[in-house]
Amino acid sequence: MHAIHAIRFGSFKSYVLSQDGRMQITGFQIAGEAMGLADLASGRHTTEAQALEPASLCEIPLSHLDNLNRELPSFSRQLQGILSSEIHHYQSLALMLGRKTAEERLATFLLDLSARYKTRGFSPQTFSLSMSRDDIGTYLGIAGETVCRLFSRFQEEGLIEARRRLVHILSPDRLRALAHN
Amino acid sequence: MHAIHAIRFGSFKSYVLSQDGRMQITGFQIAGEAMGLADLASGRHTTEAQALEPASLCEIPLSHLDNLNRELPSFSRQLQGILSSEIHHYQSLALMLGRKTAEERLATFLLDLSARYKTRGFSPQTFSLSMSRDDIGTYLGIAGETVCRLFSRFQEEGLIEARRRLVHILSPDRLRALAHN
DNA sequence: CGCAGCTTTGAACGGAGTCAAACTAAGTGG
DNA sequence: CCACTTAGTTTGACTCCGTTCAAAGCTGCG
Repeated sequence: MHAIHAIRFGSFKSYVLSQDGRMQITGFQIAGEAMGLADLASGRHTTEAQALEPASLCEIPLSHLDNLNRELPSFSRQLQGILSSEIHHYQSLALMLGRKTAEERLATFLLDLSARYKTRGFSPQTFSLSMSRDDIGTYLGIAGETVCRLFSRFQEEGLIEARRRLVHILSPDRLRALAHN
Repeated sequence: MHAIHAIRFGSFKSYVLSQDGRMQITGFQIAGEAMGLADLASGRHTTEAQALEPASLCEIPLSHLDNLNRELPSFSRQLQGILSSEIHHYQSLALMLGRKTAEERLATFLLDLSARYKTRGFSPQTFSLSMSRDDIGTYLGIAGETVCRLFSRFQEEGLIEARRRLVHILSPDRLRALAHN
């Protein structure tokens, strides 16, 4: 490992693998977010990432990090903030993977995505998923088939409208009620 | 939130709660380790911790952190390293909670503990758990009863010897084979 | 057109949860 | 020192959510 990366445009899935090849996706990153932070300490990349669409990266060599730390104390705090919020993300993920039902997981996931698109200036109701059903399952700790079934059920119940990757959130409130955040 | 904490002696369980009160234990900390790092960014404590035995804490006010960052660049890197390895821990946890069977989880947990005791100079084969079966389950994302059953099974199969909190690891190798790390 | 990769849906199975009861072990107070 | 309480552990029986395996349906692309 010699650098961390920031996304200029495009989106990625980050994941870890067990010895026998099982995958756990740890997050989906979009433009402006960082990747590879988990490995600052060890100096080895244990996380991998894969682009979900054409994308562009900005490489930040470790040596630059040291320089910035030395010369710009506000940078230190900022980086620590990014690391800290990453930890926060993982805490939510752990709560989800350890204690939530499949239904709660997908509801939470859709609301998270929605909120994220909103802060980026996109519509929080209508958006296009950049990842497959299988990817969603691999992130939520459930099978891709279960994700499909839930999409269908949410649709039957009038919570969302989904046609392949295109998602339309009809009732954020009822979705929030399902999520039990 | 006004400070983070380091453990002087004793041990803790850290956890997060869902709205409806479900608990996910995110880790067990022992002397020399830090707590509260997840909340540096938000400035609010979303993590809670509870002592598992008589313990003593060292409080580190946030203002001190800023001073240290300003005056001691090596401290910045060190703190970033701690944060980064915390992220690394959560990645393993996510892999465990998302993709492993109950059996694999407990085997992994016992080996982790064993390794941790070893680095602290204690016996890696024989140690006393500071947490209950329920706590272990709440950490591993399984029911306390399942933990009990697995303890019994591991014992029947000659992998460990456990009498209440006292654990003796008989066959680390076979345990490692079960863990599938 | 036809292939390849998603997505969707069905049927059957199984691992772990839940509920409940019995069994320690360690205090606590009379 | 013993009866009593309390918290944790262990085990059993039953249930159910989500997985697995399989087949069929879409969509887009070469």
